[in-house]
Amino acid sequence: MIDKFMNLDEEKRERIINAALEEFAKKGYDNASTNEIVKSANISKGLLFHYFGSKKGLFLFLVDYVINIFVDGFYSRINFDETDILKRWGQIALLKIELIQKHPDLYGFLLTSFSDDSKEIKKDVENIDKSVVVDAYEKLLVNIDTSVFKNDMDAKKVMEIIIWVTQGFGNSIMEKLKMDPNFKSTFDMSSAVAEFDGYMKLLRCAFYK
Amino acid sequence: MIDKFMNLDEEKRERIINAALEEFAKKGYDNASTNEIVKSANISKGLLFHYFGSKKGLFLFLVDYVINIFVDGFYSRINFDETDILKRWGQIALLKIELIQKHPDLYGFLLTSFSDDSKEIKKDVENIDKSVVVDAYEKLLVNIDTSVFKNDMDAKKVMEIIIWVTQGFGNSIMEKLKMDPNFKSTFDMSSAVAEFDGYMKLLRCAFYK
DNA sequence: TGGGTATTGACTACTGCGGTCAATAGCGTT
DNA sequence: AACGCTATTGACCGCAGTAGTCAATACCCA
Repeated sequence: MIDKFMNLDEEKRERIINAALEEFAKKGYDNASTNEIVKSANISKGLLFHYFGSKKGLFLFLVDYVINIFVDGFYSRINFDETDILKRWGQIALLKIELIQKHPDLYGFLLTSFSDDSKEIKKDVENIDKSVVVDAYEKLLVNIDTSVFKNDMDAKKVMEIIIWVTQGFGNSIMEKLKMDPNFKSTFDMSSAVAEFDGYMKLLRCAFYK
Repeated sequence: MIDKFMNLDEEKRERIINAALEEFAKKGYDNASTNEIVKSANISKGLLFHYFGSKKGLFLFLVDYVINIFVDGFYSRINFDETDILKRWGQIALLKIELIQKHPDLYGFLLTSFSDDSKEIKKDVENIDKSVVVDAYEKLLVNIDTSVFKNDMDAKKVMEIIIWVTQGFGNSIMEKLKMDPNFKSTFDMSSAVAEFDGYMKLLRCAFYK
């Protein structure tokens, strides 16, 4: 019945998707209420079950839907052949910020889904996580040129440090976006990029030959 | 009635505390069930309400109880006068790992409590967070000697980098502890300290004069 | 045995859940 | 206007589980 759902006019379809995403993200699978979803999407109870069959059907549809958006926007735009670790993780950190900034609700939904441990959906979500997220993450760690680091430095440790710093920067931006509602409207990606470049330069000067 | 609870023999007291901590940590305030707590603590429903009056009373007792344990174990053992940032954040990172390793359930409970947004308890928890956690965190950022960094480096950025790396290291240990149950039993704090020292040396060599 | 405290668990009154399905609204075709 | 068909409704079902109460009982010491 999901193909029928996809033929709905866009406005209604998105109303339903957004209502469901919000409810699941806020309360987790078990505690999310289909009654709340239909109320805030302004549709009848019957219609939701007509399209998705069950609560679980709806949830798994959403996971798939959201992952596709992120895969299209994220992994497809990363250059996996870049061997300079600063450049590669620079790309990753900035792209991540950009995407979360663009789809904060989708990201929130994915985050809670992957740490949800309702027995009803745990297995399914774990499989998806493994086949999509973990695999791609591993790809990001291979084929890095470590000969550029200063000779007396442990390359593996330097790589870890660089990854932790890029993650730390990303988290600090995310934190500000989450904490301060004003920051969101005044947030300027290009100035974030400039600030990020400062850190990258510092790391290059500290660890590269 | 809580003073009476404190006079219980230790075994029973801890059985109740642990059952409640686990339930709240797993399901959040709203979704946690007093029925489940009494069942897994092996006491009667009446007894729980006899001691704590209400679900909220029990929850706030737990927050207070856990925070005290962490304050005693953490902030009291940090040397706030240490001006060398690597040493200060080195202390912090390792102490944090040690404490979480020692009381994983308490830490899990605090984490979920601070991000719980049930309206019933949100205000109370926010106040506690502000008066205990935020204040102390700010203390950790003042009185750092920045003259030790290489002259051409932006001291503020270097400090951020160092903090992100110590956090990244801490998180990586935590992740391993969480993911792999075997790792927990074979985990050796002193080898973690040695590994951590490696990172510290690398940072010192990269950023210090 | 009496008296006092610690502990029990059946009980209440209630809320909200996922899911169903007969009824109806809405629309294109004849 | 009348038919047929699909899209949509929402009252309803049976159930599970909730926080909290309180008369009854178990337990222990004098």
